[in-house]
Amino acid sequence: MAKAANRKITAGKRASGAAIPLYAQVEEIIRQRLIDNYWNPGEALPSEMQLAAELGVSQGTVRKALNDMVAENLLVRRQGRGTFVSEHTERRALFLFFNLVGEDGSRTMPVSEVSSCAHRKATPEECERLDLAVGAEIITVQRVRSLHGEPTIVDRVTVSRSLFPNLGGDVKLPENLYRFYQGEYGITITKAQESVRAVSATPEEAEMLSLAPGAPLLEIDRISLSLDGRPVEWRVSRCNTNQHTYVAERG
Amino acid sequence: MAKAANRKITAGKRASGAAIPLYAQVEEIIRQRLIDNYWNPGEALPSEMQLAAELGVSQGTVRKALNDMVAENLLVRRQGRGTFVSEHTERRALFLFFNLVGEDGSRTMPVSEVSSCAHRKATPEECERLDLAVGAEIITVQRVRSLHGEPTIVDRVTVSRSLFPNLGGDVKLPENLYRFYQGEYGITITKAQESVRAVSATPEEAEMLSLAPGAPLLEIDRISLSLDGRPVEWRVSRCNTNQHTYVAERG
DNA sequence: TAGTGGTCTAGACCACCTT
DNA sequence: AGGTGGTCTAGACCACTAG
Repeated sequence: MAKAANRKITAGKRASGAAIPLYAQVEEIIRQRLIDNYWNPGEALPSEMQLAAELGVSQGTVRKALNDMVAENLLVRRQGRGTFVSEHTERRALFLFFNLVGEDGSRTMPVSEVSSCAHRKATPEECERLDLAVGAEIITVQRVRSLHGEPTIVDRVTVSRSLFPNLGGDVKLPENLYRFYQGEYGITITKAQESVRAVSATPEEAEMLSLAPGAPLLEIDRISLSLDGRPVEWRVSRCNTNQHTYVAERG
Repeated sequence: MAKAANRKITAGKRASGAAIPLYAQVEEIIRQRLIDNYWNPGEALPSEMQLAAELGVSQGTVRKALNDMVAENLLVRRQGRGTFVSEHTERRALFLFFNLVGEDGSRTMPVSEVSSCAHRKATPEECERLDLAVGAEIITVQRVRSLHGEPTIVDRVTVSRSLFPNLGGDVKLPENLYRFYQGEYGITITKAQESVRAVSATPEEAEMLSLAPGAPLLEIDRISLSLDGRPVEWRVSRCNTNQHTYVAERG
C-alpha cells in the first residue's frame, strides 16, 4: 500500500471564507483514504497519537474526528485494541440493511435463488435513479428470497456494469451482496434511502410467493449509497408481510 | 419551580461495581429534570459553566453530556444563545414522526377529522402494547387524515386514560398530537417503534378512502415512547400509498 | 460588550488488551 | 510492561447573539 497523499491542513484560523474546523478536515482526509481503500475493511488505523502527529493536530482533534466517523458506522473502536475500518459483517447486513423481522422481532438471513440475470442498456429511469449517463450498461438480477423456507420476497437488483464488471457472470452471488461489493469491487455501501408502498401482487409474483393474485405486497424501493455518496445500487423488493413486518425506529 | 434535588455525583473512581462515567451521571440528572419538567420545553438550560459548577464537574464533562443529549434530540444548542429543551414543533413532527411523503419527496402536514372517540377498558392486547395493568381505562380516537384534500389515512390512536385525563373530552384535538401531549400533559414523546405491513382495505376503509374494497393499504403500527422510556401511545395507521410513500433512511 | 456555545490544545489517569 | 482507546480536567481562543 503506497504512502497516502498528504493534504495540508489549513490552520484553525479561517482561510478565506469557509473556516472548516480541523476535525472536519481530518474526517475528510480519513474518509478519502477509506474511499481509496488505503486501509482495507477490518484493518486497524494508526493510533490517535500517530494520526495526530502525522496530520499536525492534537490527539483530541483526531479523537473527535474518529468518534464522528464511528457514529456514521464507518469505523469501529475497541478499547485496548485500536480503531478499525467497518466491515459488512452478517450482523451489520441483518441489523442495518435487512428490515423484515418475524412477528416476534427475530431477524433471519434469507435464502435467495436467482431467477434471472441480464446485461443491457439502462432505461431512462435506471439512469436517473443511479445517476448514469444515457446508454450506460447495467446488470439486473432478479431473485426470490425465502425466510424459514417460505418464499417471501421477490426482488430486482440493478447496478452499473462499469462499477461491477462481471457481476453474476460466473460466480454464484452470495446472500450478503454488500459484503460481496466490498470484498470484490472495493465499493462500500454506507447508507440507503428506502421508499415503501403497498401494492397488489402481479400474477407472476403471486405464483412465486404462493399467494392469490392481487394479494397485498409491501414494495421497498431502495437506493444504496457508497462511501463517496454516489448511488450504486437500485433494489426493488416486493414482500409478503403475512409472517414478517418491516421495522423502523423514529426519533 | 422548586430547586432541583441534587444527587451527589460519585467521584470518577469506581464506586463499587459499575463505574459509571461522570458525563453519564450528568446526563442522567439532566434527563430526570426533563422528565420532572424542571425545565419546560423551549426553555434555556443554565450555561455549561453554571451546570459544571453546580454539579461539581468540569465544563468539558458537561459539554459531552449535553452534546450526547442533542444527538438524542432531547436538547438543542445554539451558538451564542444557549442550550434549550427540545419542543415538538411543526418541523419536528413532520420530519421525525410523519413519514408519508409525496412522490417528489415533499412533506405536508395532514388535515384530520375525528370519526370516533371512546373511553373503555383496555383489551388484553392494548394492555400488553401499552404496558398497562389489566382493566386499565383507555381512550381511543379514530381519524381520517387527508393530504392535499384527499382522504389518505385512517388511523386509530390509543392512550391510557390515567396518563391523558379528558383527552378528546371537550377540546378539539390538534393536528400535532405530540405537541399537545407535551403542552397539556407534560409528556414528551421522544422515540417511536414502527412495524409496517401491506394489508387489504376493509369495505369501511375503502369507502372512507374512496378506494375499491380489498385495495392494498400500508399499515403502520407504532408504539411511541416518552422521555422515561415508557410506551404511552399506540397508533395504527392504514394508508393509501398511491400518491405518497413511506420513507426511511438506513445505515 | 458580555455571555454563550464551538474549536483546539495539552496533559493526566484509567480500563482494557496484547505480549 | 507497553500500547490502545475512554474519561476528565483546565485553559485558551473564536464565532455568534444579545442588549
